[in-house]
Amino acid sequence: MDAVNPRAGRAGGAAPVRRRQPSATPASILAAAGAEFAAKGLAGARVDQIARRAGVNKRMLYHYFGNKEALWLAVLEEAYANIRKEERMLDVGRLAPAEGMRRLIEFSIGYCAEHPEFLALLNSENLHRARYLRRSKKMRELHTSLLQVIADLLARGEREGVFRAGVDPAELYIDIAALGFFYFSNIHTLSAIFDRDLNAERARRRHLKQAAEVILGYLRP
Amino acid sequence: MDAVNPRAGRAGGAAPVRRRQPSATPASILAAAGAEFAAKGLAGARVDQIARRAGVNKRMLYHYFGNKEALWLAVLEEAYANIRKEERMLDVGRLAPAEGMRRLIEFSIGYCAEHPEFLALLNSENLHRARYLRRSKKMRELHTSLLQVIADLLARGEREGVFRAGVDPAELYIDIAALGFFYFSNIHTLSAIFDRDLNAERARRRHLKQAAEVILGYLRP
Amino acid sequence: MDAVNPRAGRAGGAAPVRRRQPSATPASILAAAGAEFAAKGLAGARVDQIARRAGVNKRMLYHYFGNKEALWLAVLEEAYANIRKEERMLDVGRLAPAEGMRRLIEFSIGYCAEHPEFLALLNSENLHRARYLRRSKKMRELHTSLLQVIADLLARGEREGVFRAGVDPAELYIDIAALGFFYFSNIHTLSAIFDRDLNAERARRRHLKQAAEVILGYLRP
Amino acid sequence: MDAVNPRAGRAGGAAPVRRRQPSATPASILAAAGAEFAAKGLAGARVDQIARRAGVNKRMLYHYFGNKEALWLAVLEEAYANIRKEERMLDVGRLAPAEGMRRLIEFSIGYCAEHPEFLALLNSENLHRARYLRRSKKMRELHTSLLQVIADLLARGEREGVFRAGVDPAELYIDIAALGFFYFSNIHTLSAIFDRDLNAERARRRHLKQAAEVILGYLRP
DNA sequence: GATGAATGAGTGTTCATTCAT
DNA sequence: TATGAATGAACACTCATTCAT
Repeated sequence: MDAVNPRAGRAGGAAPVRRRQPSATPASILAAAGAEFAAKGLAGARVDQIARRAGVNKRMLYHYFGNKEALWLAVLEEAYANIRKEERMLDVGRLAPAEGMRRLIEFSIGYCAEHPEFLALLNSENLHRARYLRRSKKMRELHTSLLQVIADLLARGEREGVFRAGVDPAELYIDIAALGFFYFSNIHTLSAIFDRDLNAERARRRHLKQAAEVILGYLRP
Repeated sequence: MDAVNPRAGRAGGAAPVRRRQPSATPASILAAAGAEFAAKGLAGARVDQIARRAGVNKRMLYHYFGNKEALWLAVLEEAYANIRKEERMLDVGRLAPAEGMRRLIEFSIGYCAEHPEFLALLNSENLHRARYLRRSKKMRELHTSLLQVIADLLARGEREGVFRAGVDPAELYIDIAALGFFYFSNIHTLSAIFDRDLNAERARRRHLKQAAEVILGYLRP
Repeated sequence: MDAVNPRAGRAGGAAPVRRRQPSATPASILAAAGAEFAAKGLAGARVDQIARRAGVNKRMLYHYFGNKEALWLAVLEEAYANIRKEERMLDVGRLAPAEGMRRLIEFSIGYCAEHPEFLALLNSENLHRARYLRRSKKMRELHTSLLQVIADLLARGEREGVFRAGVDPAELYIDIAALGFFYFSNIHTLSAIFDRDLNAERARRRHLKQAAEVILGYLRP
Repeated sequence: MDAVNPRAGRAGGAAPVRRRQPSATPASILAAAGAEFAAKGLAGARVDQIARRAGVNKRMLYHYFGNKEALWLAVLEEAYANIRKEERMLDVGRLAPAEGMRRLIEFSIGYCAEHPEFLALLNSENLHRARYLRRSKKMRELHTSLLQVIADLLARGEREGVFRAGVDPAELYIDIAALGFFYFSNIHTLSAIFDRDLNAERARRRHLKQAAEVILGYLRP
């Protein structure tokens, strides 16, 4: 995490031997901050509470991350890095186009179901009009590969005659993400207004099935 | 908004010449609060700022709404009432099933495009796990008619052989909403990571077109 | 109550017939204020709450009494007037000295037991160093008769050889009042630190008995 | 005061030269709060004013004591601890019963005369029906020894034939306290209604003399 | 690297009081 | 006589941040 300045410079060097353990401090701060920010948003989260949850002195938080907003960005970057890492591990490039696409859809929806903190963080960042994310340099490069993978899938599918032509990778990704993201991000208000439990296993499974059908149906030539 | 009780009873009477005018105060508080809450969330919004923006004494806010959280709920209820009211005005019941559905999709996406405050409010409320919305009694009734309209469309379409059978109205509504909501709600982060301007007229039009195709394609028998 | 200005002037006159009922408003304000002030003190009492408890518009309170502090004084004056009135009704002048004295003691203690609001008001007024009471003109005259009664009792008792000589009436009154006032005024803290219920019937009776003995024993020649 | 936890643990250690001095902050807050609370009561006292008077940042008050009410209790506990400590120092156990009792009476009255803040605090706490005091654990134990001392005095006096039998220690203590407490606690209203200066040296001396006589006379067999 | 004390600007909320009718 | 709306100053309390060690 390059937000963690003091360690950044040392990263590559051979560490002196007499270092008191690698200090899990920054990592635990990041974890605590992730949970707090996801639960309360940037404005609602309390620096005190993050420090307490991380089990470190509040001062450390400033030492490692500078201030609350920088910590927010660090949390955000880590969250994006995590999902993209898991996504890469799907290795859909080795699968048949239709199967790869289905896998991508299922992963996307599954990730939303299992990582509500990620959704909450993104929503909060959008509330701020991506002010913090835009400062980040690692973001763009993190996502070009994602688009590349989808473009490859589409191209292969088109060549093999299983996918229609003329589909924009980013636009497709957005539609896929939308189906999972919205369902789980808005699950509380939706459950309230429709008076049904969308978190129930049955409801989730039905949604996953329909979403896949919606997208794959659209892709068929 | 019936949250503003004190004046409710008098509304209809033949008032003496403008005696104590109907007081635009609660309405202007609600408008100001809507803007502030949408921009900053519940925790980030400042009561002082809302009062200033509404051009009223801060005390009035408590006089009419009780406290910040009750004001939040009032804003939320009004936001929902607004979209449902416009939705009802579509009168899709009088249109052919496919046309009605298309109109519903276009409205849904258009509303998200034109009412980013609504999206922001819902996201914030979901951050709070719908804590406030769940207290509201008017919510459920507000949405049963919506489901009824969709169910009617689906039934008619099925009877006429233009829609597939077995589609759940709520689940379909969620998918429709998802496509518009996610695109515009996450437009800032998406634009950042994909490095393109999703707010551009061309991008928006393309999204609308694809979304309609995605849903209508799925509905075809 | 001369704090109630609008009616003061009219008091003696033949009231016009067409007066809409005598309006219990000031009296009910006074009663409500008495209860609130006794329970919370001057600073702790809320004008809103007094008005609500009295069942009148808050504005009326200002109409009749001017402001919170004037209302406080009115309550205080009424409270003093009440105890002195009951005291006069004892008519100890007609009793034998020892009996009259015993009756005075028992009344004093009994009144404290039955009127905790009175004790609370006096304590609060002392917190303010009698700032409000000192403004009152009716106070002095209200109490000279009390001292006169005690002086008479003492003089008669001394003449009859049942009381010692040289006792100051005011000082004696203070000692009598002290025994009842302190016990009931401090009953909560005393019960807490001594871990016993001083409000129990047995405890109260024992205190009354001992207090009478203490004073009457002292008065014996 | 153990309400001030954070520093408690370090107290005994051999501190490096004046490293972060023992911080007079909590003590000065307590002193300032004592004065403010005594003068205005719990509701009337202002946190801002306490902080200003203590010469510390208002935030420190919350750092050390939590909130206004907890500070109130801390003040109360300290006040009680002070009087009990001085009382213990009288060491009446070593004196002859009559002399010990006289000393106790004189101390009790003298303390009331010299510590009007103590009286004011107790009155305010009684206004709250001892709500805060009852939470305190140190209170009971603080007062059992007091009762023990009085019981010893009474027993010795009875054995030596100078005190009557059957006197309850707590009840006697209450009567003793009453005479001093009431006189000085109500000195402002009493001076007002009787139109004489009870604070004058002569009046005070007379009261002390009479009070001692009242109690000691009662105790005589 | 690590700590607890300290800060000033602000946070939502409440107050006694007055205005317009 | 009576009312509900309106006010501004203050209220207890909290915030992210920095200081001294």
